[in-house]
Amino acid sequence: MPALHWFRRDLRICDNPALAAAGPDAVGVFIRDPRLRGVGAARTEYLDEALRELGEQRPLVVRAGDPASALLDLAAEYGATDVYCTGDTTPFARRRDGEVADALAAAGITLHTVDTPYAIPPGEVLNGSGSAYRVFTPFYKAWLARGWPAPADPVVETPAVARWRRFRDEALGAYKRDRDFPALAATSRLSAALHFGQIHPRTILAETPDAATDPFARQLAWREFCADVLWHQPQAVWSSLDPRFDTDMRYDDDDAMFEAWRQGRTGYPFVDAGMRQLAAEGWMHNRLRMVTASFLIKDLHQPWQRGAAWFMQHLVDADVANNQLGWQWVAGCGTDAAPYFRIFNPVTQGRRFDPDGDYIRRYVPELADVPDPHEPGVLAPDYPAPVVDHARERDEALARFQALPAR
DNA sequence: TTTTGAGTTGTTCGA
DNA sequence: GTCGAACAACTCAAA
Repeated sequence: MPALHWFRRDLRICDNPALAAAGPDAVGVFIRDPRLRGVGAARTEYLDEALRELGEQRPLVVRAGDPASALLDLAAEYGATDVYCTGDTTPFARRRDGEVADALAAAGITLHTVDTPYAIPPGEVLNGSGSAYRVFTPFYKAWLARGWPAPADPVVETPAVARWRRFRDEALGAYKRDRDFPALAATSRLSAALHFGQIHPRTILAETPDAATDPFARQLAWREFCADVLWHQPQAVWSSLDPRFDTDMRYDDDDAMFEAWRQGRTGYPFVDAGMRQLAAEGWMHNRLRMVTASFLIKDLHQPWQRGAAWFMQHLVDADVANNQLGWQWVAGCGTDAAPYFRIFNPVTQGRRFDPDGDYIRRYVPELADVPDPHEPGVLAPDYPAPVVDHARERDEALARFQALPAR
């Protein structure tokens, strides 16, 4: 009798310990879950393509509906008594998998969870007192010291693996220097492939020379840190880790301002370019994720949750751990004691990281012929004037921060 | 228990 | 233009 392998965020056939444990005759299944709301078309389309690719490599049964009922049906069809899957550690997935395991167990079927989408499973890197790290750098050191397993078997060059290897060969050397310049193709663009497990981080780490000091590997450690924080504090999906930000901070909820931000019509060209890249491509350069998030929070004084929800709906790589923790970091309510005065200046950021304005012109065509597209003002007839004055709103953000009660 | 050093990605001001 | 200091006070992690 074959076992089932329930694919979720491990859409690959090599270096997949759960799939291997399911055995050579395992029936691979993917179940579209209609409860998964909040992610948008870009991610769904990416998933469709990933499933198509996977289906070319091995037979794949795709169903839709409640995972527990679908798995019970499939187990009956194939006479399976064991279901294997790679663990997923988000709060939603943990709850779902618990319910599925119970439902299967009631029918005499065992759900086996093997491996995770991380080099080190969330929850396993602990400090000297046996508790979770809340600051990145000590986590990173401990994560490096603990080390990670090598890939379980050789990795076939799927499109995701080929993308990684091309990035490694052609761009990894310049990554540290170029990664913050959004007009350049200097980043790996592997975020969605990592999210869906088309490539596992241990593959990347195994194929990275000097991973312990490599700046790209360090970014992978950030991904692991976010997952670890969320593992220990699942409420961080929608609650500020510093509760004062949900109970005492004064926010604005001006819908027109939020709309200007969403549409990329704030009158701050660097911000608008980022938001329009998101709308056009379902992806935004990380530098712009920080700049646009800072603008919504610190210039428009809106709660981070509102922006995080928008990002989740539009990012092809929408990942609840990376996204929510990243927003909390910008908001200053996250785990690290970020200085409250860290407020991105959208003009300075643009001048520093897009000095020639190429990125701005690519996504804000109204400014294609403007000599200096950085300075907000009346730049073009069909481009909006700045919706706020940054210097003034910076002071306002500082005042609201200082009005918070002491912790 | 107490102490000490450090804390992703920043900005502004003044020398 | 460049550079260093200042920007709260706090929390974390380890000694």
